[in-house]
Amino acid sequence: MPLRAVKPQHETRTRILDAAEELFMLHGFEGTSMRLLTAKAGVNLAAVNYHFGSKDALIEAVFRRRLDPMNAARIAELDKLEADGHVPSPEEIIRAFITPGLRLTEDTKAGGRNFTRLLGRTYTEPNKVLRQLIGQLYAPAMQRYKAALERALPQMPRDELVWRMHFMFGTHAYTLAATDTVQLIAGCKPEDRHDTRLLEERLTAFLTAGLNAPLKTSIRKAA
Amino acid sequence: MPLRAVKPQHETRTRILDAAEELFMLHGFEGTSMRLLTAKAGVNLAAVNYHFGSKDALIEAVFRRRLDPMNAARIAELDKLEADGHVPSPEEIIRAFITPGLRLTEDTKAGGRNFTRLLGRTYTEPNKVLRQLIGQLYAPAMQRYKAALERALPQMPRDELVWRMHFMFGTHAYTLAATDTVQLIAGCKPEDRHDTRLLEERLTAFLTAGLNAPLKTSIRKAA
DNA sequence: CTAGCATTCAAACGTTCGTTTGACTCCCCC
DNA sequence: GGGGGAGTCAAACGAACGTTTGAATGCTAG
Repeated sequence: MPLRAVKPQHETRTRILDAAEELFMLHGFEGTSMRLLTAKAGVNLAAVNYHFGSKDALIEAVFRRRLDPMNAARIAELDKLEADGHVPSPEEIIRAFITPGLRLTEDTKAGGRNFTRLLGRTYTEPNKVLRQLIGQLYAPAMQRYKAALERALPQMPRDELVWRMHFMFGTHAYTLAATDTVQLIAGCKPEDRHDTRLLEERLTAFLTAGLNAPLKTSIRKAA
Repeated sequence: MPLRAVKPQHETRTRILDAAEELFMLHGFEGTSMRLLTAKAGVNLAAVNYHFGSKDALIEAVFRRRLDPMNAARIAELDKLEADGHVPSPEEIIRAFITPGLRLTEDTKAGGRNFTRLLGRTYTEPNKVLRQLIGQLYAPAMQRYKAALERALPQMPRDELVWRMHFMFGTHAYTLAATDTVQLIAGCKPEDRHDTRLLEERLTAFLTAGLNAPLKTSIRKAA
């Protein structure tokens, strides 16, 4: 029987994943030791290798747990927007993309906040296998959104669109990862740091304007 | 006499800093061992502790070497723009800010490219002492640019400006760090990846449009 | 009740980590 | 031309790393 009926099914796994999420975010992968991790999770040192096989496999599990549903939500949002042959606007598309990520930011209790910061930090990590995994988990959603934007902005050159998506992706990633940097700019801590709704409005306005930036004729192959 | 006349003054230091730049970028701080680092630099294992005192002090030296001149260049650019009481436009200010960073990107030979990627990765690193150092090194330039933008956009609310600067900073950082992510979006590698001039135009257009995004009345304290 | 399986546990494995040591080399200056 | 400081070197330090082991535990099915 593959199913365990009543008991705390895989509670140890969950506690390991939660602790890993937070500690990887705080100290990186190499900077997080199995001893610290298992201590934080309140499980035995050997539990990670028993349940996941190795530290590397644990890292992959951490990302799959959150990224699979998140990108599925993104695709579902786009499906909804494109129902009945409707062609969604750039702003609608942008909002559909950033919402699932921002939603995780609100989830301070179940550790979603930890994951978004971990994710933002991972985008800039050149570790080969990790990049490959991230790319693989993102590819389907990314293709769908690229196609949607191409349909919404038929007059924009393809390579320009690719770069603007890159910028948007970066802004979004950075926003998830490092909300604290506002302090550096502001010189003090802003009061509305965790007002997700307001942040979504600000970010959508910024990204929509950037995506729709005028196409200067100077943007050509000629340097 | 404090000066050493002719010989390869502090060549060992330089080789350590160059190797550290590349390896920290590739594997992070905790992921880079002193043995690998000194081997790559072609120096003795004890050299780092002799010349810098510790691994942590080496990290700080790596950032100071590049960041001090870079932010000095940013301030100098702004000085030039504001000469004779001229009030620079948002686009001029943005260009002045991003140019020094992008210029380093071109410098593949002397390792500047390595540093920009390292820098982008560090922005999202929550390591306490490192964030403090970065903040301290950036603070003067950041205040100047904030003041310049406030003068250029007097009608924009302060907190909205802070967030838009945050977004701009993030886009810039991400662009420096992870130019390879375009491949994920494009599905193939774009040909003009290292055309810095073109990248500057694209980035400036995107950021200027984002900064000047219309101020919706819905952006208020009310959630 | 008991055989069998999944899980937990303390202890130890060999390896690698950042740092320190003390002898050695080189070159400048008196 | 010999004393001295700066720099390099091989070797070793204790600590911490990821992983493995084999016995102990608790639960379920027969």
